[in-house]
Formats: sequence, structure tokens, C-alpha cells
Amino acid sequence: MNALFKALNDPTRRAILEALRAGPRTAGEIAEQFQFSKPTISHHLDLLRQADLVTSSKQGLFVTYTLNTTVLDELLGWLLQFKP
Amino acid sequence: MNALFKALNDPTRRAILEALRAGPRTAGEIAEQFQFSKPTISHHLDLLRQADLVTSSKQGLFVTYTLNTTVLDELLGWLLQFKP
DNA sequence: GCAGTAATTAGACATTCGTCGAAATAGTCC
DNA sequence: GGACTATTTCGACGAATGTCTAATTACTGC
Repeated sequence: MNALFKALNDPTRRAILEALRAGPRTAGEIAEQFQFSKPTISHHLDLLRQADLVTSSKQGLFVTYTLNTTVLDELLGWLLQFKP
Repeated sequence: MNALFKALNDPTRRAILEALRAGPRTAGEIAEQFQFSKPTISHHLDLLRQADLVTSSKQGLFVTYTLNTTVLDELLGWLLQFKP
């Protein structure tokens, strides 16, 4: 739960998640959409993976990142305790 | 939205919100439930108020904090974009 | 006004965070 | 093996964060 909130507490990381709604993307494709350096985006992707919000798989030179929304159920559950 | 995620990105602040589900509490009553100093809790309450997750009202010497869950609708909406 | 209490503000400190450029790793193709 | 490409790892840096103690503010009751 900590890793989840931590991952979501950054506008760039949230934008990455929103971008991945359109489908899996390689690290390079994701980095293109932002003005930050590739290492910075790589770091953000790492935090998202730590929170299990994305999965990654390597195909040749490219690493593809895929959105994983199942973790958001946990957040949804936590949230609903306040909306009875 | 930034202030909201920022406020939620701390276990103590989330615990304060959960405690306030039982009803409004004074700053002192809230502080009692944690092992941190009163100024620390006061700071957490300030961040929660900045995110509009709580409201505060002063009655004499005491400041009462009340949970405000309407802001969570915004989070819920953001979340549901991932659950079509 | 003075003493006492609830809460906040101020200042300090160590830790974490987001960012970068440079270097390293891993893979492809010749 | 060597050149090239995609990505990550490594250090470094300033900024933000969470915590504390001490001081301050705001209020009550004498």
C-alpha cells in the first residue's frame, strides 16, 4: 500500500499510467512523450513496477511496459471505506 | 490533485483519516493516538487540510478536525478511468 | 494582569525524492 | 569481434519531507 501511494504521488508517473491505457509501450516510446531524460523516466518506470502498477518484458533490445490495473482494486477498496 | 496524492502518501496521515471516520476529534485527541509529537501531528493535519480532506473549527481552546470525503470523489473518478 | 492549557509556528536536522550526465549492460547486425 | 542501439545503473546535486524541541499564539479562569 505504501509503494502504491508513493508511485501515484508524482504527476509524471500518473501521466505514464494514463499513457499506458492506450496499450503497452516500450521505454523509449514512453520517454519520448516527456521532456525528462531517459534515465529519469526509467527511474519512474521502476517505481511503478515496484508498486506493481506496470509489468515489463524484454523483447530483444526493447523493454515493453504494460499497465496492470489489478493493484488499483486495493486502492479502490481502501477508498470505499470512506464512502459507505 | 497533487495535494490530494501528497496528503495520502503517508501512513500516519492515512491513519488519521481512518480515525476520523468515527467522528470529529480535537487535535489533542488525534495526537494521543500516535507516538509522534503534537507539532508533528499538527503538521500532518495541516497537509490534510491543504488537500481539503479535513476541515477544522476552533471552539475555545480546542480545534476540532472533521473528515471531508467529498474530495475523494475526485480520486475515485481518476481511478475509474482505469476500470472501464 | 497572571498562570495554565491547547494548538500552532519557527527553526533545525537527517532522510528521501526527482533530476541529470556519464558510464555500464544487453542485445542486434555486420 | 566491433559498431551501433535501447535501456538501466551509478553518482551527484538541490529540493522536498518528516520529525523534533523551543518558542509563540490563543484562549480560559482567577
